Amino acid sequence: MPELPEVETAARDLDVQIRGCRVVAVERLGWPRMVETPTPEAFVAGLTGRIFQSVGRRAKWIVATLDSDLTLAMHLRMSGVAMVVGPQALPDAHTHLVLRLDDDRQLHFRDVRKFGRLRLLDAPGLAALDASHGPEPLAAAFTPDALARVLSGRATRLKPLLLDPRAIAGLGNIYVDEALWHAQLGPDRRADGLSVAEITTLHGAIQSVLRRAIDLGGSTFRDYRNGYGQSGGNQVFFAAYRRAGEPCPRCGTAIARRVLAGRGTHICPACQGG
DNA sequence: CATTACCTGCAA
DNA sequence: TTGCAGGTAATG
Repeated sequence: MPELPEVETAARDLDVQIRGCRVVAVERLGWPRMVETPTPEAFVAGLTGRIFQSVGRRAKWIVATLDSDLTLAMHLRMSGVAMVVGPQALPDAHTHLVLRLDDDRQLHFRDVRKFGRLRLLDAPGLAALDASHGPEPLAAAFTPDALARVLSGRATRLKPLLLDPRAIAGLGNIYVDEALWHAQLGPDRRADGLSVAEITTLHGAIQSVLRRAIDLGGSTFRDYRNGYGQSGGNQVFFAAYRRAGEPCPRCGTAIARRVLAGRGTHICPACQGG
């Protein structure tokens, strides 16, 4: 699914629905390899009986704070969906985690591709998760100067760096392509080769693209669903992403697609050359 | 740096 | 049947 706007939307939806609820049972852990830490057995035992205090987001992780100083961290990777469903809802074959809540509703984690990941963390584990990621692009501290620090001294190309969660949190293939289109920057520019003006423009493009997507509940072209199981609405605003062959909204030239950093990459060859 | 691995399903 | 998909860590 999901990049920052989708994970943010899902986390907000879950917060509204499960804050204060107790996990009375882990009714299914159908793909134990999803659990990165601790062992699957300890994960189930540790989660049972816990109460959700709040749900938030760090990078592309849904971070659910529990009592007893524990945190349930869920990463949706490519196709994961975390949602709350009613008491009678039946998990399908792709639903790998089912938590029964004390009001009889259920938290389902469904993931067709099984790339999703789960962690049950103590305080040091949560700190390590935080420390392993770059700055949050919508945080107050993320100024153009902060972006300059991300880019400085990096000989790598722009797109691979922006996709690297250790460099900057929350961006993925959609929003990197969109931000670069808005900023009129080519994805293979050297990261440390941008002018101050270009950095400022890129900073604004990253923030505006993410903010609009959050306002519209994320982007859905296939799998993504929010915490209620509903699609997002931002995909109609894609300028470049998955629009190969369509006219660039800025200059009318056909959007081109090529592979960069192992990912489909969409650019306007005319007005995004820089 | 690019490529591969992890998985499944869908469209070309 | 092939290629591709919203991620990330681990390889050459």
